[in-house]
Amino acid sequence: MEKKFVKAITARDVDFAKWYTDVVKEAELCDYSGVKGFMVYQPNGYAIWENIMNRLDKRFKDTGVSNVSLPLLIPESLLQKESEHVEGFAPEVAWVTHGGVERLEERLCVRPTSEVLFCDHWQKKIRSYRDLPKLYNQWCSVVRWEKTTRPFLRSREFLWQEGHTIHASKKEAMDRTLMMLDVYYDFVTEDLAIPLIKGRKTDSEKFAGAEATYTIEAMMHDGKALQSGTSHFFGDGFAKAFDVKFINKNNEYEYVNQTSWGFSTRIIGAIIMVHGDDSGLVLPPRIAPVQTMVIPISMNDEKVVNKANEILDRLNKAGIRANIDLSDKSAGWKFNSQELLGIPTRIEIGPKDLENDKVVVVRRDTREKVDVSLNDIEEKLPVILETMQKDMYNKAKKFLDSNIDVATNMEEMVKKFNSKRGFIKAMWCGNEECEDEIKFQTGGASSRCIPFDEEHLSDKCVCCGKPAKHMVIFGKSY
RNA sequence: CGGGAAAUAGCACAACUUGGUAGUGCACUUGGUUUGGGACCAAGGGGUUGCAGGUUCAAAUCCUGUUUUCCCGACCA
Repeated sequence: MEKKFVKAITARDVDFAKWYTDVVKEAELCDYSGVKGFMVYQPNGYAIWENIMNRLDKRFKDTGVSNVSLPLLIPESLLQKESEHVEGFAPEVAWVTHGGVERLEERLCVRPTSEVLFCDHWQKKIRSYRDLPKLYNQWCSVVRWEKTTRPFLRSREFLWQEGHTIHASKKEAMDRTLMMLDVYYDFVTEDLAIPLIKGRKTDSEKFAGAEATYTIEAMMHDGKALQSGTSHFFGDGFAKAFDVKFINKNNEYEYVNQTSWGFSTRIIGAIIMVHGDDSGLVLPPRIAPVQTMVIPISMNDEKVVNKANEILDRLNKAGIRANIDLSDKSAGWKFNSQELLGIPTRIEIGPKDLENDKVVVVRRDTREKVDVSLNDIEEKLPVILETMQKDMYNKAKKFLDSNIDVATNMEEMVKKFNSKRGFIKAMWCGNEECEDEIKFQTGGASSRCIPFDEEHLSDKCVCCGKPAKHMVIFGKSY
């Protein structure tokens, strides 16, 4: 059938960047505002974020975390207490200089992240080891004045959660750092069906002020990496700068050990770029705002419409997030629209189905059609959704695994980065100069992480040939 | 922040070179016929041409500035 009069989205493999913006716009996830890098989250996009918040928040609370809300603004003097932290963030913060018409005595920065605010609060509150640990989280937005912006992937204001904890011992803080990384890992792989590589950032890539940064890295369909969540171990660095200390059991002062961990709306970009296809978005069933769209085929057949409404009602009662398309568009239009929006399944019901007491269920990812008896719909649909969830993960996992290659020398590395998409794993000596050299020679590939499951590929650094310390995953990134 | 391109109805574009009261398709509204992969007929509504200056009798059109978007680099979740 010729697709006339209808604007199709750009094919994914023709122009990946254009495909991405087309999907964001056409699926009405978010829209631009009058200020660069500040987005309008439309209902379709925000509903995805709401589902992410709900499920992730529950996982946090299961580990004992409480939600709090801290101020939007940070006095300049407070931001400057931890030197590495200021250096890292000062170039990209927005400043408030006036209140009404009056110039402020001290300018205030719009939070780019809230470590200093938490420290300032705890410095006043913590007295004894009995006050520890504090396990806090906030859902909020932060502002970083980025030069280039793209919907979800890089905006100047973005929605996220930032968790901040303080502990009496280094070990407890480190355990918490890794625990939260696992929470992210489980959530993203299980609920978002996105396969990940878990690892530690090299010093040059770690968070400003952290002793160690851990990350989950995902691979987009164009082979580029997206850092999908980070968990930082601070040791007592911030505690010393902000004087956050407590009295231990031996009546001695000690500094607290601290962590922070963050996860942002950027992940919506990952969902689009990992699962999407030429017809648009494909949402993992667990976080899809609408899990199935009931589509009556003949709108002027009253029996069809009544039956469709009845099915909708039954599905909603069964706890399935279902919706119905009662518009007077043609059936083909409704199919295409459901696919563009990434709704995981649709239920087609027409006169032919009524005769046979069944419906047609179509999966978004494979377009596989199955007849389901009307009696079984509440039992069968959840099974189809869960199967789809797992299949989406497996498909993405296969893609990730088949797009990681190995390089043992620079020539090989450069050649591979220039000729194909994906990550390259290679041995590394531990020097930042080699990371810079690799970035330069490959046209932008950076170290994504030192994976937890390191392999021994060779004895020598891929770049300088000196003895290797670690295996590193390299990739171009968003 | 450098290099390039763009901004005209909700969307895609035309009119700009050569200044003279903004037009087409889709979408939208109303009525009717349709509906198993983007239906059709008829009637209708919608614009101070991104914003601000300038040149001119006259600016969507020429000039300057500015904002936003897209692509490529440097910086970052």
